[in-house]
Amino acid sequence: MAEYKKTLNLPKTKFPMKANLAQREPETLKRWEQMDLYGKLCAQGRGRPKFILHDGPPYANGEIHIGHAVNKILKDIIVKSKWLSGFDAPYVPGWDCHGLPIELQVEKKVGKVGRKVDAKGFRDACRDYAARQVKKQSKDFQRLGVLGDWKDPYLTMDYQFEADIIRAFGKVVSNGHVDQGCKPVYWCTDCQSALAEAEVEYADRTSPAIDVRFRVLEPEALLSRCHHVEGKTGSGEISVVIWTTTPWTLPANQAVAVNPEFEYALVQCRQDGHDERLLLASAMLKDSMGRYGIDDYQVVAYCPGQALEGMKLAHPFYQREVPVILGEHVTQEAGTGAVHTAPGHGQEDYVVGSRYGLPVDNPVGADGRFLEGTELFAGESVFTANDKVIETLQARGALVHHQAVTHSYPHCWRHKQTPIIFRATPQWFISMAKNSLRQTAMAAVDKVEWMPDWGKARIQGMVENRPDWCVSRQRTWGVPITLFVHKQTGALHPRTPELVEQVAQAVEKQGIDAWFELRTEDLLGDEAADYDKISDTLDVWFDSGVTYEAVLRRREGLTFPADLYLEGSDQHRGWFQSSLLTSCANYGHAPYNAVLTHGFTVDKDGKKMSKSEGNVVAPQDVTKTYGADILRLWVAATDYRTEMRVSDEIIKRIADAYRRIRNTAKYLLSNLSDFDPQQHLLEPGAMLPLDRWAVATAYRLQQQVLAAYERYEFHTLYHRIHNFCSVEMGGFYLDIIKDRQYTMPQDSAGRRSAQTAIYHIVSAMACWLAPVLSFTADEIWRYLPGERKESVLLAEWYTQLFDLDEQEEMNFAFWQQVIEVRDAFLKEMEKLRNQEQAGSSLAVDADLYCGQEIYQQLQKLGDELRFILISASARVLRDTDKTPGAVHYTLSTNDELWISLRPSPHRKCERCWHFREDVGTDATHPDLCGRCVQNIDGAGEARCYA
RNA sequence: GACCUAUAGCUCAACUGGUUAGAGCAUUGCGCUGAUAACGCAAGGGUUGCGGGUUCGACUCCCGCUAGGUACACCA
Repeated sequence: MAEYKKTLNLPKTKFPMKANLAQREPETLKRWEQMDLYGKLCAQGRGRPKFILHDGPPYANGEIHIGHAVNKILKDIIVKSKWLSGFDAPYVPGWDCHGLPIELQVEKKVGKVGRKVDAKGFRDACRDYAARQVKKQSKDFQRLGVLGDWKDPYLTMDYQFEADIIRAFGKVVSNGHVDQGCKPVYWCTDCQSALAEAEVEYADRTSPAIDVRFRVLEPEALLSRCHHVEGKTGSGEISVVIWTTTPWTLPANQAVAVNPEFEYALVQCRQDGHDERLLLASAMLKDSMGRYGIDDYQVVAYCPGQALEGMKLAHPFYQREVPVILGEHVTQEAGTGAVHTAPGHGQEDYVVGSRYGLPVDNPVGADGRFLEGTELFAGESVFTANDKVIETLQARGALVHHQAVTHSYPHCWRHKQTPIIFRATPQWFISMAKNSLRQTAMAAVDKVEWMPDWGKARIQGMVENRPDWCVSRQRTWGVPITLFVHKQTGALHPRTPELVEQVAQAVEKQGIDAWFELRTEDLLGDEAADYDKISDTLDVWFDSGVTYEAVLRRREGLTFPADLYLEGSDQHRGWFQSSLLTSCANYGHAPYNAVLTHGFTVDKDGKKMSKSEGNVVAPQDVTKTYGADILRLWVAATDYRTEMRVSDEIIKRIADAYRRIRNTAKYLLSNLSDFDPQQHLLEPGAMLPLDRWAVATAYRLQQQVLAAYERYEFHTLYHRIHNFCSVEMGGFYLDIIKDRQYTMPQDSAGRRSAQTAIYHIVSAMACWLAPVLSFTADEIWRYLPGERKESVLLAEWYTQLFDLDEQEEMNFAFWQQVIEVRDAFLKEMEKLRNQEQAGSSLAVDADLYCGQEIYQQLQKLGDELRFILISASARVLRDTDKTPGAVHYTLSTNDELWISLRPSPHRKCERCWHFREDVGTDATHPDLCGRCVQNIDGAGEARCYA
């Protein structure tokens, strides 16, 4: 009996069930590299419509983490799907190479500039360090299967790139957007440099909160402006009380601000036997007195804030008069309603101070210590100075109250622990107001497509409110601000655009050292004596903010603006904005047509990943244990618009899903071992209706898959494909066609029909999977019979699928009903199994008693319904003849059906395993059914439908 | 204070508010042994984060709370 097995056409393939991705993927990568896959794609893309996804540069420092992987894989999925959609979609990856983090790393090795190394040597070391980081990260990105121009990525430290940054900045200057000013900027005392908004992080910090007296110098003048309570004036000194959490800024105090709209109260206090009068906002009175622990007080007069303007006060510890000024920024949320104002140490103070022409005094040095000559505090660090200021106030009788307060305070994002101070220094700014940059940017934002749409509101809010962009840094490893300013007037050199271009050309040849080594007279000749050469570097956010300039506008085959920028949602304040501002300044529009953002990666409980929590999932680990395709599938399966959860379990589930998809592909391929599309492919019209249904189902799925790629909704596409493998294929179609595949003559129409369907389906499927499971899809592709391109990534979506017409007798609705009938049959089967009356359904006879409509439908299949049920027999009968034991089912179409099953009384055919009455009727094959006899010795059976 | 998120153990559905909230995976039981470190069938599993409200009707709209995430802020 075993001999009949040889007469079957069993599945056969070398396509391995076990993926072994960790080993196989690197081999595939090697092959792609050898065949120059990316080069071939570009060559073949010539003349096609463009799709340009511009890569945001990761910082060239450290190992890539899961967030990097998510970002690059999402980009890769999009780019590949665009190639498959017939676009020319070149992808140029890049790195951000200048800046402080690299300096810090290099300092650890070679020390600070000026000690063991000079600036030039230090920059060389930085360049070297960055190059090594890029190399390492590049390798890791490529290992993930990300396809792009890895041979020629963009680096912001390339000479050409550095020159383009200089040119771009020169253009921003020429367009009149740049200001030099002495404004308070975020300052890190560890970096000893100004910071950008993007370099500031907020964290809780405990600070001393103090209330301080500012003595009123002309009490009579004040009293004359007040409304007195019952003619009282009280007695004792009069002081305005301010509240502050930064005592160290008091040396720079230039004024006290009050809100013109508030009412202020003059309060008579008696403490320790002496009288005094305090002036503070009426609304803050109760809280403040409570804080001071003063119960014995009485309001003697009221005064509108407006009337206090110009009053003279004594600085609490310096011999200095400071005025009362008015400011809308004074609130009643905390404090006393009177605000100590130090224009050198705060943005608001600076703004209101400049209205009154107050000096912008900054007694604090770059290292955070008070400058030589600062009375009382010279040499003291501002943070330790707090105590000293408080002591001084105490000694002078100016301290009303002192307590500790915990509040959110800005810190340096590199140094984490280092609190930032506001410090007025001469800096360069891209002004938001000049030449209406803010309005231009707002208008540009409006024209861009933001996905998800709340991204628009977010960036609008930021652009609307952001201060001028401080672009100068006092660092070594950065692109220089290549300007000359007049020593007396501070004006830019009149030939600035020309000079910038000359410098850019030099930098193009020698890198940024060209500027640092340049002597002023080299460029300015006789004028040199009148000009200062700026030694500041540019904020690295400016570097990355002009990547479109050095990449999109510089390289052939790319377009500006880009079709898409895609980064994490944190880049609304970072790259999206820096790119927007420079582009608006120089071109008047955004550098991108659409912006897509993804969320952050969190652990299984939605918590942030951190080393201390031990919940970090490293992409390298996943790749090593499961393979890059598993990581890629996880990215695709997860809705990236919000937080993306990863954990071992989640990855394991994804690996399970992967195996299902892979095994489906394997099974499809295994049924094509003897199929040559050139010879055996059938026309749609020649195929069996069930096979046409299968192709049409794939056709409809493909429409959904393509739509999902189009909308960047990869998780829906993943679910659909996986469902297709499990439900339509595994649970229905593939199970049914086994009989035909195995038992019919090899070259019979029935068998070739199913193979045609399988061929179409697996060909299409390889394409669906290619952007996500690039390695696996490529592998499937190589096992497909017939002529084809070298890699699935060079292909376009499969075009040979077709739909099923509504007019067909066996249309989708028909097959839907058949599936429901089959589901009902399977439920009855299960009962039989539970009663131990049956195992295989091939040993069961089925009687289906049908209502009128469904009877006619099922009749269409004739005897072939049994192949769909995979039963020994299937009789379609009238419900009027139903037996008492038949079980009732109602279909979704409201058709009614009664099913009765019983074990077949007949023998099992040794070949096809069906239990048939005609087993043994042929003397030469006593163990076979009539059908099998025909299939072996005769012309073969005829199949019409399934 | 602002914005986003919260649906079975996991990943996702549920159109503009409309029957009993759906899939797949996982789990459990069963079958098959011609996809076998596979395949098929079936079953259990949800107070849609919590509490209010609007409505004939709420996963869906409104308010509050909780948890988590993110970006920001002139808290002096």
